[in-house]
Order: sequence, then structure tokens, then C-alpha cells
Amino acid sequence: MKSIIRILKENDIAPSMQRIKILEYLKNYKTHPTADMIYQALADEMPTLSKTTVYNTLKTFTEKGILMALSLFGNEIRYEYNTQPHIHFQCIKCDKIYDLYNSFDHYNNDLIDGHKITEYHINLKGVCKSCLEKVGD
Amino acid sequence: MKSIIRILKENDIAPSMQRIKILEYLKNYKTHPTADMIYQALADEMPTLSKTTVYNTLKTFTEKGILMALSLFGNEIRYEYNTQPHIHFQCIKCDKIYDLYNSFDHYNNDLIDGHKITEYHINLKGVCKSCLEKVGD
DNA sequence: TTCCAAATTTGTAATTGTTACAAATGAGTA
DNA sequence: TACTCATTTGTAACAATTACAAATTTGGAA
Repeated sequence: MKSIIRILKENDIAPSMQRIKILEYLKNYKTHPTADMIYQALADEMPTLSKTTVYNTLKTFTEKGILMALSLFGNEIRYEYNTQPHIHFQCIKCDKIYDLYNSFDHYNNDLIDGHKITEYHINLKGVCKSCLEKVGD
Repeated sequence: MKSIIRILKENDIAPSMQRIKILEYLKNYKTHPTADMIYQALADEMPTLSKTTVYNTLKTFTEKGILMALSLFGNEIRYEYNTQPHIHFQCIKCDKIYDLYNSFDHYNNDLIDGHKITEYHINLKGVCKSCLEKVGD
């Protein structure tokens, strides 16, 4: 497992404590958190952490391609550490987000109608297995 | 072409002037506008229009399935009048949104990993044909 | 080691998108 | 006409994000 500091250095980002903790959080907890969720999670451990730092850091990481910014549903931006290609499913009952690795269309570097595709997001919505079972009986 | 008023009545929505104008706008201008864009576009013609009315109306229409709410990129919600299945492409240079009708995966009523899919969004991102040509030379 | 410049972080305020809510308005009906 | 209910409006609240300048930290040069 590549160390957090090495990932930062490889992307020409100075490994400050704040940056290490934020990236570590996103690597460890694959919950697609918002900026605020990350702030809340780290605030205990780092009492002087500023929400602006979280926003700045997420922006930097996203620009470098370390993180992916997700606009799933509604008006909040969620973040995830970039691993293998996958798609997202969000349950309309419990709001939980699932990563799906089943087969799906890939669009990397495709040219569609003359437009160059550099990024794609497939977002599914419905009722998750767990919520279906609860309603079932 | 189905009349605006008929669409509203079929969905048990009283056809007020505000509702007619908002739906008409979305049917005529397929620009995937935000609530604010719709408000700005109609404010001249309807000086007493309230932004709250635009939000309320978009919410009603979306709940009835007349409109589709899109979370493409960033933290704004865009709306479109619901026609044939298609996917979206947004240019990272000019921000324009294109509807694409090329072949793509469909997920209607699929069951994936036990989750019931009721809605899906495929959002592509990249550089549009027009912007590619500008850079080209 | 000390000092300095640059990078990073912080806190506050501003901005943007959206929702809550109660008063005002409007439409249909007895 | 008067009444009731739906709709619209304006204001304020709220949430997510960004702008910005001051404070702090960092890494390297003297």
C-alpha cells in the first residue's frame, strides 16, 4: 500500500499534517464524504483545523487527479479516493452510496459526436438490497 | 405537440400562469437551466415572479415526473423536460451541456447486486467539438 | 543557528443555491 | 357576495462554497 506521503510527493504537493490527514481519511473510509463530513471527522483530532483548509485541500487533490469529485444527487459535492473504475448507486430510502464494479460502458478518451471524453460518471438511483428486505416483510 | 396546459392537467396540476410559463420555457429551451436561470429569463415578462415560485414549481414538476433534475457537475441542480432517454456531456472549457443519443447502457428496473434501479444518469465530461476546433488552430 | 521568503493555514465575511414560513393574492363555488 | 382553498410572494433562515487578508509554518540561504 502506497504511503500517503509518497502519493502527495508524487503529485508535487508538500505533505503537511492537514493534507496527510485528509487524504488518509479518504483512503481509509470509502464513504464518499462531503467536505463538511471530513471536517467533522477530523476536527476532534485537529482542533485548529479550518473548514477552508478542507475545501482548499480537496480542490488541490481533485485538480491533481488524486481525488474524484462526485455530483451524485442534490447540490452537495462528495469526494472519493480514485481507485479502479466503478459506478455509483445511491439508495433513495437510506441515502447510502454503493460502489458497483459490475460491467458497464467505459468512455475513456472516446470521441463522441466530435466531443473528446476525459471523464465519465454513471450514477444509479433506486432502493438498495437492505432497504428492499426491510420493506419486504 | 402536446399543449402545456394539457400536460399540467394530465398530472393534476392547476395550470396557473407561472406554471405554464415555466414549463413552456423548459419545453422550448433545452439548455438544462438552473432555477436561477429560469427566474432570470422570465423575470422581464413577469415582473412579480418570485424565485420561491420557481423553486416550488420545479419541485412539483420533478415529483410528478414532468421534469428531470440533473446533478451534472458542481453544486447546482439543472432541469430538463423529459423526452427520450439520453445522456449528458458537459464541456470543461465552455461549460455547455450537450444531449447525446448515441447507444449507451440502459438500467431501467435492473436489479444489480440486489439493488433495484429506478433511475440512472450517465454524465460525460471533456472538451466539446467546438472548443477542440478553436484550440486546434 | 538565524533569518527570510514562500507556502500553507486560519478565521471572517461574502456569495450562491435552496428551503421555511407566514402573509397576500387569486380562483372557483355555494 | 362571501368563503375556502390553492397558489404566489417576500423575507428570513439555512447550507455549501469561495474570497481574502492576516497569522502561522516551513524549508532553505546566509
